[in-house]
Amino acid sequence: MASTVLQIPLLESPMPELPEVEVLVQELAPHLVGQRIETLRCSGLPLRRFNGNAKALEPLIGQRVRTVTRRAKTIVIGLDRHWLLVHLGMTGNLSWSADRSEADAVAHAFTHAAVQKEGALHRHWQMRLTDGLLAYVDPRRFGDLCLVPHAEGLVGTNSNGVPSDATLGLQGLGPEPLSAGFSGASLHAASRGVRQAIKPWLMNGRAVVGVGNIYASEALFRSGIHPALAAGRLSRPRALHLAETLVEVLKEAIEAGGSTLRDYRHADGSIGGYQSGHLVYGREGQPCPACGRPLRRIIQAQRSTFFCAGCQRR
DNA sequence: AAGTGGACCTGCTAGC
DNA sequence: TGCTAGCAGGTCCACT
Repeated sequence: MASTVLQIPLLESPMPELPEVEVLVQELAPHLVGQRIETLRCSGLPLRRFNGNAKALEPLIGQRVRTVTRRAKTIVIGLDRHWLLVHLGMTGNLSWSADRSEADAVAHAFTHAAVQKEGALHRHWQMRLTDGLLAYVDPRRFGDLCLVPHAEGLVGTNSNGVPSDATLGLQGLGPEPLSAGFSGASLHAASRGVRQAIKPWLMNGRAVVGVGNIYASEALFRSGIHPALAAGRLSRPRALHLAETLVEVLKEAIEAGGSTLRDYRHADGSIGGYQSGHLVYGREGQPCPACGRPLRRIIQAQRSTFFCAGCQRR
């Protein structure tokens, strides 16, 4: 029997930043919506806040999946009576196996000894749905899982089926970069009075969500903005340019992430993705693609930043 | 209040 | 060959 297996290729893939999460949601949604959770298992190892105890997830049994969406990098699975929030952290990965016999075999192999034997180490929870198995694998356990009950009498979603941030306990997040709520004007307004360097500021999620270490470096390079520029000194024209560039970089990555998943589904072993499209990230010492000067790496807020001292100005 | 830096975690790699 | 140290990074939280 042919099986359908969806997942972001583990470890070889780019970090699960917003584009990877977006692609995963798009791919998972049609498979999960309408299915009922039948059983679930946990490894017993804690994630960031989830204690690893399957008991905490037992209320989910019997509930049907209504929606699969995301807010920033958090995957939001809408069920009959709960929201299930899944964060992939750095190395998290959600996979869907639609082959029932394969799903049963994997479920059987979930005990720790068997997991090691089957090479499926780091599988922290899994749910058997009507027609397959949803599994979460995360070697570094930076990811998380959270169950939020629907508020009394409130299924609470907007027209896209996305609940409010307050409903999900995700207050304080900025606008989605690919939404109408984000623009050069909003970015410029948010940056007023900020003394923090623009690169870590972009990553803090208040002016815009979903910009991780990789895309922050890439967008600043393409915008010609020095990563150490104080955010509050960003001129309005440069803010407009940066916002456009951020959207461009993320859209390109979503497109590339999609092709990565399709490659993976064909199981041909090829892993492309946006990684090959990085102009500066991970390229310390290599020539700048624009001017040829060696690219530099500095540490900002304990994170590597890659940039060109010739092309990027304060 | 804003900003900084430590902690979490483990696979991988460079260096000895 | 085998060991150790350092690095990677999203998010939370304590501290300055």
